[in-house]
Amino acid sequence: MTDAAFDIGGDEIPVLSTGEQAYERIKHDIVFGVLRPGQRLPLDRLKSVYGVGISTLREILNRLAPQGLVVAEGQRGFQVAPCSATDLKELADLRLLIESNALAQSFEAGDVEWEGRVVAAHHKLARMEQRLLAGDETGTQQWKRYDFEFHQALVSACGSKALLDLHAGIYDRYLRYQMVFFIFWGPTSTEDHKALLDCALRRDAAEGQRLLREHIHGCIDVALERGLVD
Amino acid sequence: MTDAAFDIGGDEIPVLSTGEQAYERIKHDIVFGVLRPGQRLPLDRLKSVYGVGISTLREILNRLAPQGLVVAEGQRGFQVAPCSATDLKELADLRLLIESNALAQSFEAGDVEWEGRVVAAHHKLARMEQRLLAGDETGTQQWKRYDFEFHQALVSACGSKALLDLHAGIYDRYLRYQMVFFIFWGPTSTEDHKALLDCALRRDAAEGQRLLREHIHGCIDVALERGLVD
DNA sequence: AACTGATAATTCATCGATCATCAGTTGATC
DNA sequence: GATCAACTGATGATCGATGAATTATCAGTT
Repeated sequence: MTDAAFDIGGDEIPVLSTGEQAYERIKHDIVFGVLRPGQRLPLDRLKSVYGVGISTLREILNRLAPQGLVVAEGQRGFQVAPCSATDLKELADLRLLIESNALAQSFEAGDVEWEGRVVAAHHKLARMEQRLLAGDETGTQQWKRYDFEFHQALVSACGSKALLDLHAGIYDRYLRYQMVFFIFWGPTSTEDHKALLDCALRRDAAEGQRLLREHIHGCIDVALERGLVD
Repeated sequence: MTDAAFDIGGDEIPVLSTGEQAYERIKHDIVFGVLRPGQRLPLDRLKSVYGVGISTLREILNRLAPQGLVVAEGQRGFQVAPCSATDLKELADLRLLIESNALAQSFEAGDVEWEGRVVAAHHKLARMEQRLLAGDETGTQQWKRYDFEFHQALVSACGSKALLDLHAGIYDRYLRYQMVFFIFWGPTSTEDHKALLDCALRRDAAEGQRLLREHIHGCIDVALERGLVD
């Protein structure tokens, strides 16, 4: 069942195993709200939906559990991690703490190569935001991907793999709230990103951290104004 | 095979499933160096050692992988996460960032109940350190457990479950370095803990953070002076 | 002697089967 | 009519079997 490896120009395209593919799909479906928060995850159901065996499924869910996207309650199976306003606030604070710290270190240590990554990521993000503001709603997921890539590029020169991994994990959980509750508040975000880019090139860490705080707080304020379950 | 639930005095003792027990044992063996860093983990071997089936084992290893205690490389099975000086430094910085932040919040929000937890945890830790300084080497693992409980008590009033979970996970990885490389530098640690306790009761967050930085830096400096592989 | 190709042995990834556990339902008794 | 108990259907936890991938071995050739 495993895909064959294509060998193009001597460079191997990484083969995704059956389990790996299903892992990505399930994670995606949780983050983007296809599998709703709190929803139970009966193994038989998932088995037919994602086309993998029971054991492989359990492996996947066990991998997602420590990441906080799935909860495993004792002997009663798995369910999608529930959402709550307090959890969102905690995640926002956590993201701010991690990303803010990484930002400062990255601004300190970033080289020209890093600047290139940041500029490129911002360009792609800005283009996508143009399209969205123009009414093209088709690429919301892609937009969020670019948003992540931009923020990741900003911190990518922090020098600590552990810190980056942590950031990516928290961002995923945070992203889920944005997707599940359709948090998108338009032009403000675009301006924030542009300002962050300028800060990065000026290596102005203090202002960058301030912007990030605004960026994140603005986002969850919008979210909390609308009714979130708690 | 599952243990029966004992019902003593109307309070249920939580039942550990087969997999849960094995999970704790394997995690313990990794953190405390029984399974050495970089060591491969052949499933058949582990199967006989820990007395669980292949699938259950894979579930366990898949749970440990996102926590950074095990690495899963493609189609080549699992191995204990390797150790390196850079990884230790990253972990130390990370622990400092997380714990320092949680400390300040905890000092801010802690009530009398919290003070009680801190005092109790420190008492147990101090007692154990007395025994260790007196030459009783039998309780090193217990000492580390109390060390964790003390630090956890300090931050336990921070108000963010997500932050506490993160702290616990990072502490585990950090603890592994202490255990694998026998990092114990005696009386300094004891004094640090006493000073931290005083800070907590005085709610002096700034001094507490300073002490914590010293505490952690002192610890890894000792570690790096001795030869760690990199 | 060293390199290459084929073959054997080891280890892994995935699967469905089996047993234990839980929740909902029915029926009997007070 | 209410309450508790046994029954039953469904779901989860654990296991070993099976085919696939990787690594090691070895013979044949240059």
